[in-house]
Amino acid sequence: MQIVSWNVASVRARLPLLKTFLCEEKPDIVFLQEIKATSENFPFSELKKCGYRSYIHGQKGFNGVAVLSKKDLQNQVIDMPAISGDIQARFVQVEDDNLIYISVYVPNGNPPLNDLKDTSRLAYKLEWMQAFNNYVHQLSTCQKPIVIGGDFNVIVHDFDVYDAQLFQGNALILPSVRAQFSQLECMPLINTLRYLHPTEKLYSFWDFQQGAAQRNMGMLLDYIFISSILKDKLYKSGIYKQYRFMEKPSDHAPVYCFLDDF
DNA sequence: ATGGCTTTCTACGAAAGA
Repeated sequence: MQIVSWNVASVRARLPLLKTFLCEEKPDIVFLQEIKATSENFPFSELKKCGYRSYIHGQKGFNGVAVLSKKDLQNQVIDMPAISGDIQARFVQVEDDNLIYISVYVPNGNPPLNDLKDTSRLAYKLEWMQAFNNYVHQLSTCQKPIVIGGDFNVIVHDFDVYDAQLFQGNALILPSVRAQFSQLECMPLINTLRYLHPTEKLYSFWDFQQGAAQRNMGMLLDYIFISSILKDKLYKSGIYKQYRFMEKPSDHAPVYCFLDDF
């Protein structure tokens, strides 16, 4: 089976490219982030015509996540036990008989310092990641293996960005953020991209501005994790970079992995 | 990079993204 994670930066703006993608690559499961839509304006029926059911946690204008699936899924969980007062749609969970599927959109966290009007976005990011780690840790004690796809908004290694110096102090690269991210690997969950490509220079995001994609000024922010019990089923992973260069692209490319069928 | 792009919203500029 093929699993994909893609920050589409608006599911409505991306609908033509998303449909092309689904027809070309025929993934079984797709984790979407930044759908920027609610259930009122999410294109359920258009995606149904492509053969996919949609399970969404929507929000008007910003954020929003979804899981698309060729087969019916059950037990939709709309949010993890979140930090108090959190109203942002960054988590959705569904399952089938074999697996639990989670789509996440980790907060960006910039600017990293408090200013007078805004409580720190960095503090929110770190709190959110801690709550997510706690939830996944607790979930990993149950029998069913987990698959998590998302935009983690972390530059894990300095070689995961075109110029690490430029991003010193940025909320994507801070040691505290990297430390939260690395807890996922301790659960233990397998990072499907890095398990098969430990040192390869891979990017999943290129800014819309300044011809960043053409100049390959990118960074790696998107990953798919699987429970370690599934690791012998993992036989391929990578990034569909070409979708960043097609008409009306997202600033993220889809990341993928393939698992042996159950 | 103090977002030179893109998207959204009770829209016609501002906020957000990374």
